[in-house]
Amino acid sequence: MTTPNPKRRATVHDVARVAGISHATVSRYLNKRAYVSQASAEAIEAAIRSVNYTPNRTARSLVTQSTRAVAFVVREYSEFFFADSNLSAMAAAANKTLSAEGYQMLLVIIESDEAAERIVDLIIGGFVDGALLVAMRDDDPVAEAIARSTIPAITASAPELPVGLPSVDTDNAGGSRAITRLLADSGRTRLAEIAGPAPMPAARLRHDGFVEARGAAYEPSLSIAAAEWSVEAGAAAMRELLERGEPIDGVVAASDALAAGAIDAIHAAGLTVPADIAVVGFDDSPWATRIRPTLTTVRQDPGATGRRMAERMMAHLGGEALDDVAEVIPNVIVERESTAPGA
Amino acid sequence: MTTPNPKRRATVHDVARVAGISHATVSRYLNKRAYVSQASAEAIEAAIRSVNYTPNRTARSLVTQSTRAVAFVVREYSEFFFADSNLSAMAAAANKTLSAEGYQMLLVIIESDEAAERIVDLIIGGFVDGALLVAMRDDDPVAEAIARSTIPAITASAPELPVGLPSVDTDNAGGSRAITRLLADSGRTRLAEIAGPAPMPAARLRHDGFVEARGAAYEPSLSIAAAEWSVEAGAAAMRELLERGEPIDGVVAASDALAAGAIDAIHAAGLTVPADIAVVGFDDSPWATRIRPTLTTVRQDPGATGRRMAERMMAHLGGEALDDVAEVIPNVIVERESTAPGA
DNA sequence: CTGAAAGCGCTTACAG
DNA sequence: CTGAAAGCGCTTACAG
Repeated sequence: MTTPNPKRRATVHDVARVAGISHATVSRYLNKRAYVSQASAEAIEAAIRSVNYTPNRTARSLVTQSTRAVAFVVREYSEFFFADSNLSAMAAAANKTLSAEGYQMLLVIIESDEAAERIVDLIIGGFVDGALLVAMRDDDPVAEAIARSTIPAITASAPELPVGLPSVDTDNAGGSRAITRLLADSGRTRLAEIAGPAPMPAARLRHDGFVEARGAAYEPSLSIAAAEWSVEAGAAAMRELLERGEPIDGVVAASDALAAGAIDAIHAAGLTVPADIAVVGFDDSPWATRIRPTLTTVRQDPGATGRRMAERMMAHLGGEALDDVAEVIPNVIVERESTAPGA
Repeated sequence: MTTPNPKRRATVHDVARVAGISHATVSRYLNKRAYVSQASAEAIEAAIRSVNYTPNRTARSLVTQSTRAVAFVVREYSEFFFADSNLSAMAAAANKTLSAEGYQMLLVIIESDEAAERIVDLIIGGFVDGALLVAMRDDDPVAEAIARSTIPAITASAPELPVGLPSVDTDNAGGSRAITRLLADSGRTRLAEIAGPAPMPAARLRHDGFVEARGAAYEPSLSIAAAEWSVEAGAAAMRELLERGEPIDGVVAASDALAAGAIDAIHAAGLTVPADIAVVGFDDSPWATRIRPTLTTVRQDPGATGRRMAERMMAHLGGEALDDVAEVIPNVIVERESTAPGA
């Protein structure tokens, strides 16, 4: 029915010709920038309808140097992104916030190196006015290229980059510190840590929080980094910890999935949670209430994170300077069975 | 740190000046369209680095009349979209398919009427080369405006519109017909229907399938349309059906959530599923295995739907005609406890 | 209130 | 292999 290049689209010139006035006046009318006589306005309206005119956004963007669109870039496989309620809640909040101000959010999911390059070209090529970066790894080439460009960008969780980038994130270090102390305050003294995979900001910060909370009690031999953010990796890490033979009565896992794996491994070893070993996670994901015992964890506020990223971007696009500050969103501990005292 | 309009970005002219050649040659080199001498190539490369040049996509798009980007437009609240595994699997599959061919998918979630207008302006304004439309209602102004425009669009589930639109969708009518027959073949004779809310293509087609399967046995008094696609609406519909006093031994619900509500209402009425009344759903969503009894339902193939939408769009963008055909993706019935015989 | 003109940053025949 | 020129479809001072 439709063919690739049907008939030529009407332009502002067609409208002008039909309306019998200059295309400059048509443009002014369209943008409500200056007053246009009633007669001209009517002629323009009629002409627009008659030629079925619709403005070309690309041409407009070229001269105005703005698209009123902001990219929300997810550096993660789509399956993982859609399954991660924290990430999708961030996207949802950013979408609402940007939308309310008339900006269009464009969600982009990077699943390959080619896609990464393509998106960088698009973004630094001015296809959007700004970018919100999510799930970037440390030293991420996407984050780095965008940080070096002139287009404004804000990241959730600041990756370690040669260049700086403003960020908004849940208080990873603080949450980890607080939940580690919760365990210590309940009388547990031999606390192990299952950290997240190394090259991610959240893993790094949560580890920092654990180390800070332990202070002099920190023992490197009780810390291990999981290979990835999965249940299986959590179980494998826990098995290794157990095999080291050192007494353990508490585990601080860097995510709920990791904690779920740890609990599996503890049970498999014939021990009980929380009687023998208490376990805590991070994220308050659906895992937290689905597993047994239910998990004590850190609940983030992804909506606030997404909203703040969008708000800061819009303030900047509105003319304010974009400070390279790492904004931290508070989180709270949710206590459940996995740390129940005397259970 | 960064200010809204820092320094002017380098253009192809800057590169040309520094390299000591014309900007036309720079452009040719960048696009690998024609051979450029080794000497020029090196001068250009050096100049690009020295002025930190990155091509302006908007300017390029204006002349090439193409962006190599395709919008995936979701007409649904983000919370609902992210919670619907069928919709997100479609998006994931489309993203991978488009990406593999070098196209960039831009996911857009419409949550307000203003957003709807804005997106229509963007799309028909040529901001993207094509659009994939998802979760459109019948008579949707977004679908209609895009259908009337010159930019190619494909929709999942064809909404009832004055204009046609090519579509790819799971076999709604066929799936509903098949699962209705499954119930009938198991000996159930008094089949009620909880249809989806009226103004959506899927609701319409699933209803058609039910009516077809029942044939002469179809009784309008045993059919009711839910107010929305929710568990609560399903329960309310079932209560009303029960109150009508007619005997019922089977229920065909237009979605798993509706079926879950129906089961709640049946239990609340002191009856048993499937002993007294068998219940079937549609979608094979997480609900299907989470409720008791587990639900017999129709499993879609959302990955195939998303992939086919993307493939057809790319074939069209590659030069083929876009036929206004409604492509149907087969689905399968998954039998579980809610229709178990003699349970 | 409105027109003529310049320009946004590219690409692409057209000659050479 | 390369340059000059035209043009993609708009917006916006600048005059009037």
